[in-house]
Amino acid sequence: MESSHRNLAHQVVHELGKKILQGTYKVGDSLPSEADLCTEFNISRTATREAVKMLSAKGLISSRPRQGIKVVESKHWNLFDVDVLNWILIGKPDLYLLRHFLQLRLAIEPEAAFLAAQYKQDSDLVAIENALVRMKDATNGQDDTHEADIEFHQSILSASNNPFFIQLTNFITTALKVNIRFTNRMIPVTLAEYQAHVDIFEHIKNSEPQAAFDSAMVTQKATLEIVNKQIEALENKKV
Amino acid sequence: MESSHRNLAHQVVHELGKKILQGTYKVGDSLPSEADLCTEFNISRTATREAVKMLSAKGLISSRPRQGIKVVESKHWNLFDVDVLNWILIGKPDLYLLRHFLQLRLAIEPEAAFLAAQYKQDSDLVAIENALVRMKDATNGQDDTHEADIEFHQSILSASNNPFFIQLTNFITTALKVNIRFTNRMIPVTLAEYQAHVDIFEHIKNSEPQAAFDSAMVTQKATLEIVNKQIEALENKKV
DNA sequence: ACAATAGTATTTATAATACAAATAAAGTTG
DNA sequence: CAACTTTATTTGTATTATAAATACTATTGT
Repeated sequence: MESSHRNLAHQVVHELGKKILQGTYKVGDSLPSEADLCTEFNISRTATREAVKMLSAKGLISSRPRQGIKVVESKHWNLFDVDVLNWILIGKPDLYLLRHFLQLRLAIEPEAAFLAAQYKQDSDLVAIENALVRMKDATNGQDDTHEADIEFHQSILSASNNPFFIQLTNFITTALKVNIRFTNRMIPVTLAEYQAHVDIFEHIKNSEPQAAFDSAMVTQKATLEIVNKQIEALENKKV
Repeated sequence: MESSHRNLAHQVVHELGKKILQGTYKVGDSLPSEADLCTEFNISRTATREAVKMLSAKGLISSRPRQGIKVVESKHWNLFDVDVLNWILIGKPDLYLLRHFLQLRLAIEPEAAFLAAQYKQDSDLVAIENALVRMKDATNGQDDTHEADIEFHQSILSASNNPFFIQLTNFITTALKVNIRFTNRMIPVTLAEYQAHVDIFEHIKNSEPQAAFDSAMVTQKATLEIVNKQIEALENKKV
């Protein structure tokens, strides 16, 4: 039990959550009973039960007398929960998962840009511009590429001033991390990519919702197309 | 403590969750300490702590020694959690919340239709068509309007075959319920509305992603426009 | 006066134990 | 063999005790 978590219950949540998302415990599987978890982790029932309750609150497991603790259908999992997203990241994401992430990003981010152009505050513009500066620095190797990129996307969601879009920050962040893992480029962002981001910012700043939407859309579509082609190639090779 | 919940801890979760989403406990506020919650609900510390853990797993509260139990910033709330969405519904949703729901629906549903047209299975088409039949019956008053409508939207998300879109079923369902509450029409769906849904289905069935997207988009845009106008009118009246 | 330090009190964290309630599975009966 | 009863297992709840974390208070030295 490694990890830097606040307390025992949280550590157990983390361990079990990881195993569920990795597929060590599959949908329908039973987890060890409370008693067994106690001995496995060498903790009291109090801590064990609190962990079980937290995981059930995240929609991963059910826990009922005599039936035990079971992994529930994945449609019940709170996939937009920060922890769950991190556990997804710990498991080995494949190309199909990357595509699923990109498909939802394609839905979310252009519309977020649209809303940002409509409802942004001055402070939102400052935040987006800060991220852009960091990205420009990154092209010169003076800042971290990925962090700046993530910050840019986050600041646009924030500028939508819609709580639901803002809550999706976790999702988008994880999606970007998965993306990074696959492209695996340690190189700085290209100027072309930087310019695409600047375009989106300008449209938001100038209150041009549709233009902001379109700019965000083309970038996303292009990325998704690449992955679709990769999957196609992979499937042809297999057959 | 009314409600038909499984056990004490869940009842407390429900009571406190409602109060947080209603604003009885506001962001930054302290909830009663564990000891006080025990006496307030007349239950043991075990049950109380389990409830607190569940709420913190849903991102609503933090609980730390000496600092007590506090409502955290709303950006940490898991707004896509089934329970949280239901608590939103219990509180009195206003026009602004309705708009927020519609804005995200506008992002999600057209893209879901797009994906459904690409990735649907035969069983998905059956499910969508079933919902359509129920809607047609509803126009004749032979079935429940709203249930059929909800089922239609759910079946399209399901047909996207993307787990993230599928997990958003809870969100869309709640959004539809909020919408129903505001339009408050107990009348059957109109034929025009029914036809719009049929169009989407046909495009999905014929594997026409862009057409499915566009059909879904126009409907959503129209609904959002109406609400935007309502809010505008409301704000002009106030000033 | 005040900054650094040490002490205190409050609140959550964990453990251990006991019993209650739910329920799946086995056994019994008509 | 179907309906019912019993039993065993597992989670649910309560209680008590102690540990750990930390906000607050008091002290101390300059």
